[in-house]
Amino acid sequence: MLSHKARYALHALFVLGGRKSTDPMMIADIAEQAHVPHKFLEQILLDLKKHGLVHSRRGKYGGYVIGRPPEKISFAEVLRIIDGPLALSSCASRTAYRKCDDCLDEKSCAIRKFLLEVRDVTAAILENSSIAEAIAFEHPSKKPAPPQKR
Amino acid sequence: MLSHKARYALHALFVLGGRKSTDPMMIADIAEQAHVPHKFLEQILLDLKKHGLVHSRRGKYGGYVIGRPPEKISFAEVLRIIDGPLALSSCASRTAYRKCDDCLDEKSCAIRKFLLEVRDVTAAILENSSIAEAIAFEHPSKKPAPPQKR
DNA sequence: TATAATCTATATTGACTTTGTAGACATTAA
DNA sequence: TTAATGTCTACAAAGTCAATATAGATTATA
Repeated sequence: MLSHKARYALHALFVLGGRKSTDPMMIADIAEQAHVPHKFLEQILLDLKKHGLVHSRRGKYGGYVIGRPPEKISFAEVLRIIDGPLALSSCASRTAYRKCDDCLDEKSCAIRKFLLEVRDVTAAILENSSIAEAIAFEHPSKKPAPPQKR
Repeated sequence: MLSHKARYALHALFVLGGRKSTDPMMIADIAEQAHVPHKFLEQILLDLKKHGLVHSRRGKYGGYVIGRPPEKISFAEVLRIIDGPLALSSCASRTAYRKCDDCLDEKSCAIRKFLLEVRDVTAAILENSSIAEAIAFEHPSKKPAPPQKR
């Protein structure tokens, strides 16, 4: 299941990625526009910041800005940061592989075999789904913002 | 994430589906061969029985048998019974659709759009992955058991 | 430099889910 | 009738999720 936290992260990125201005945006405003509880969003933005998806400025007139062009941020990246590996089992993860505790013989494990297939097609889709594409889908009217307007 | 419970269910089905005999097999024996805690397996088998994946006989010399030829039992079916819908969000489920609580406009939700794609490719794989195929993969030597031997 | 605005960090909470365990009960074969 | 088995309900320990609380660090500006 996709966690609420991951949904919130995506919505926040939709908001930040859809802005024209390059001034920082306050957490409170992001929270309102993205419909995310303010204090919960603080944690989420810190996570995203740690991984470079957003940048922040502290102090008065501080806030958050998107860390990269929204075309360059994939759903997969966001989900990995917030919810962890995409695979349905750590033994089927390619970015965060870990052997199952009680696994007898990984090579012959049929469950792992099928979960690897699932993880690969899932990753293929989510790696190719960008924040920019999502914004365009949700607001067909909005033109994609030029990289450095103003 | 795939739950332990679902893993256990699959392993139990591998054991039951790989047997030659049509005599019932005791929970205790299934538990031992599938490496599943006995009392936990009881619950799991009851779930599977409710959905016809296994049959049981009570009383002395009772136990469980597979409910259908293992070729006719898919991973998807098992996972739906034990872990619920395959989709990463109920709004992206085709077998158990339910609107998100806080969804403003489902039609324009980009998250749902991508999750639907993921759910479709996931389901395609898991619907086509059978218990029989899994058994064959784990025990390449074993011939598939004839439908009604003895 | 004082101050208010803002992000940063950690701890806590309550609800829920997961992973089991315990024990009484019902059914069956011999 | 009895021993062996599945069935059912309740319970519990541990973990996770979603959110809140509180205190602290940093910064722009007057």
